[in-house]
Amino acid sequence: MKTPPDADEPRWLTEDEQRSWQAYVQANMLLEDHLDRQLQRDAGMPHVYYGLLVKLSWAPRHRMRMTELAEAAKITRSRLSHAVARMEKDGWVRREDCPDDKRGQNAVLTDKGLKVLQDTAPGHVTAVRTAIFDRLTPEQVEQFGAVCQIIADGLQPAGADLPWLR
Amino acid sequence: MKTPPDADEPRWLTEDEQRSWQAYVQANMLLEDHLDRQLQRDAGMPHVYYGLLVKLSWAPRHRMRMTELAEAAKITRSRLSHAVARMEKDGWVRREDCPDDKRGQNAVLTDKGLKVLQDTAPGHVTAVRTAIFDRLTPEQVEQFGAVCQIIADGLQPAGADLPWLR
DNA sequence: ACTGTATGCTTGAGACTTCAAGCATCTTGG
DNA sequence: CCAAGATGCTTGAAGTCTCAAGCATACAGT
Repeated sequence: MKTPPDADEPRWLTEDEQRSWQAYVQANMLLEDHLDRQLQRDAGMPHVYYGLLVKLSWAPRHRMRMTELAEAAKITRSRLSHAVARMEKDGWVRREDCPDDKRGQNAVLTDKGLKVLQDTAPGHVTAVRTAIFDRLTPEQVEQFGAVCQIIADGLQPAGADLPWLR
Repeated sequence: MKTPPDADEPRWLTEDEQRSWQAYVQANMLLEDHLDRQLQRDAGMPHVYYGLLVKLSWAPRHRMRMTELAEAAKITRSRLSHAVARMEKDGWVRREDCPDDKRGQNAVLTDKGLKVLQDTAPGHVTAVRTAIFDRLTPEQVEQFGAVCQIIADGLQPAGADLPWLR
């Protein structure tokens, strides 16, 4: 007799899935480590902090609400609070009361922060490029991006920030 | 006149590369967070620790040299030392002197550790599956794995553990 | 055998993250 | 207007990770 489907038993990963999963976990560890080390050495900040400065530099008037920034960077508010506190000490970012909402805070990129970012960016993109994009064909870049987008979309409820659509 | 190639200026990312990179960073943040939370809630351990237990469970006699385990998991020896110390407190892992090399230590998976792993595995694979593999076609699984493997290979010098081949 | 160096692993301090709790302000429904 | 709940953000403590330094053992050359 065949083993009947068991509701308690999950569907394990196939061999292909296992292989892909292990490859991802490894790539991830090595990559995070590599980039963190590079940025820590050259700029004295972890990779996440660099990402925050980038988001701010993209924002109009170089400022964003804390919650907005946290959501954009996919980190918790708490983590952001600590991060901003740290970067405020370095003078890279400044906090500013929000005029509309007395509870709110804006994180503002300072001139010094912008300069750090500009000085750091070339080394960082080079690291990213040599670690990843110089090794991939354009098709692979596209495939990789598509898969990552699917994963990301799956993990943030559609319209999590648009509750009126749900 | 056209801007001449500038040696100091790095090759920035193309738009496609940017998009893929951002997608990756986001997917990564969300995924790490998701899995860490799931494992922390259901088993009281972060994702990395789970990976260590898995590697040990795969090893002959459920034991590995510390350095070997660290390399397999792509983490530093230091990080592993701390991790094992923590899991030793929980009774999931035991340290054992290495007979051949008096400097060496073996990390050994205990019965309790194995049980924790067995109890935790179903929930974990389900989380991985629903977050990733249930959303991808077989081709995408293969493509994703291939790209990750390329990245991983690029970051660990070929034959880093086989110095006589270099 | 002996010195110098490499290897295996650990340690402590400081940096970062998480988690739960907290304060202040805003908003909604009487 | 007011109470009750929602939202925005911060805080402190505990857990984890990094980095540099350290100890002990192994190995290589003389």
